[in-house]
Amino acid sequence: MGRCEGLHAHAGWCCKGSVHQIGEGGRMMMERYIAPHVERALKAMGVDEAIKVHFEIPRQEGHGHLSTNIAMTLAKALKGNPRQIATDLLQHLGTELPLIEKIEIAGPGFLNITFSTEVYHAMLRDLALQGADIGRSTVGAGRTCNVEYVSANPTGLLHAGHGRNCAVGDTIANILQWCGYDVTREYYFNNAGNQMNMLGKSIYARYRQELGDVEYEFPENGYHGDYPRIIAQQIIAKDGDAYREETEEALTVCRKTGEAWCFEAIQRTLDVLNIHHDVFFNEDTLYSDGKVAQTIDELRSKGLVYEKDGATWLALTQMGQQQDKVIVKSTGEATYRLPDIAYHRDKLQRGFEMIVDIFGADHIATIPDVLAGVEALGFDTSRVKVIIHQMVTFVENGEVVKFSKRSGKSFTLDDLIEEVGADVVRFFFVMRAVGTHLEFDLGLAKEEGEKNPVFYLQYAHARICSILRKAEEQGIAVEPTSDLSVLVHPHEIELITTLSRMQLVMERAAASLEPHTVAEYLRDLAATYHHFYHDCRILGAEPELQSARLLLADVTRRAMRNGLFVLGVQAPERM
RNA sequence: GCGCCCAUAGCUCAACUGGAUAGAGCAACAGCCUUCUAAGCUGUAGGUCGCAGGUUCGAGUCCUGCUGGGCGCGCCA
Repeated sequence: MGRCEGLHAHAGWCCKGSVHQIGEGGRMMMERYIAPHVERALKAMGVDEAIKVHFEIPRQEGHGHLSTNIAMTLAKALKGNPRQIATDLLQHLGTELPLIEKIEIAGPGFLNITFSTEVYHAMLRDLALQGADIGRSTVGAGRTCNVEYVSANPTGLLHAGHGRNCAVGDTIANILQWCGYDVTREYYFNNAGNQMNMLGKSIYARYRQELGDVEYEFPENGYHGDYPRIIAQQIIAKDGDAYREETEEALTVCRKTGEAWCFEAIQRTLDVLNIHHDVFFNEDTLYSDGKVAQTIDELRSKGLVYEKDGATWLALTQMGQQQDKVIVKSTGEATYRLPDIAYHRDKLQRGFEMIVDIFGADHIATIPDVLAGVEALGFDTSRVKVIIHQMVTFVENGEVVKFSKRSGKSFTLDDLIEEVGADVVRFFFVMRAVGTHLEFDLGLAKEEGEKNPVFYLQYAHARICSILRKAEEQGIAVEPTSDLSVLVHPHEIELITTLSRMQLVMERAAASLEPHTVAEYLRDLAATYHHFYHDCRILGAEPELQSARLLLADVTRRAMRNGLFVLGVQAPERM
């Protein structure tokens, strides 16, 4: 994250007093402006040049636009009290700094920097000139990244709880792409192994039952719900009673047909959520391409594999794990661990600089094993970022809604989308930090009104669009060259400040892989716009003011649209 | 028993990764539409940041130990 690097790279840069030369929005711009001065002053005081100056935006109003704690961090080295150091620093800084209104010492020794309002006009100009790219970043340019998410087995429909994985994964992919990364969206398709066989058996049982064998036993751990029967009916429609005899072929047909059916159903659901993967990686190709065999051979050659009780074990205890685990059952089938290691080995071999895995908390135990496995194979696992989101609780009218799979009445993601809409689904699942348990309030989600946070954002966007339509009707155009010096109202300044933060918010979200920060930011942006809207009339104001405010509103519209785009939520022009 | 996650206003959650007086939204109360969308805005009230220590100029944030909740700990995935 280039905050300090960037600052140092420009340490020798000399300010000529015109902010237009900086050409970069927001905090970075203010920081780049002031940092060289602070460093020069520190140098004059004899402070080690390697020291990094940290700036931050004070959360308290009245503490200036930018503040630094440098005096406090230097207190120890200089053996002085922070306020005295701050005073010295201030003297070395001098009073001849253009664009700066004042610098104050506050609290234990903060330096609070207040810029003159023309800085804001320059920032808004920059943002306006960015056009459709407002909030975009290039920090990830030239870097490849693979984001794996959803990855639900094709043994049924996505259930409502899958929604969090879908929304978190896709939003993280969007954020990274927004910041310039070359992103591959991947779905690991678990179409080998036991679960698929069980699906085949479940469908076959329904097939036989549909053909009149009412006594035919449904497998004990079979998949309930309507769909195995529906798939069975499709097989009957196509091939009639051709599989009345229970053969390998019959089960294979059921399994294959079921897989295809589930795959289609899952894709339809994802499509509604505006989620489109680039790669569907089939687990069975790991076997057919010999990658599973290669993986186990490599592990074996490193002495990490042994046989016991007729099974093949991975010596995880030699890799710092708590216990060894079976990777090939005595039946000859692999456990999920082996193909998982082979899959990650494959992703690493494909050369991605960063690999992001999105998992639910229920898979937490598998991760250390897989990472230990690929690390033993000689890969750098620091390239793998594992995002573990906590579970979701659905709540309605203050009561937890319980869904039981056994009852067959499961709550599918399709059901959820139908009830509250795709936009709300996407937003609700990313609006909380991934590490916290998410309470999904169905009542609030269904509410198409003021309480619903999604509408709050969309409403701000629609409101701006409405003004722009009216302006257009009146022949008033948005002019990127409008004189912005007329913007002095606190809410105008506040809005510009918030807008200029957007790029940094996106970069931080990309660095921390925390999508909720984008949702938080947009709520803040919407609120700031509503404040501005309420107090600063646009149409009908003095011509210069009208023009400047119209531009400000238009920049806000684009920022909001971009932000909603990153969240995968629609930005309606009318509501 | 072991591992990981969580605990902040009545409820759901933030807190710029160690900073200043911990912030929003719901819910409660009181206001604002003859003017660009009231799906909005303004104000009031609401806190021992689970508990106890520790680290330092400074801790909701870091370390340790508790307590309470979640998810795991399979020759299922």
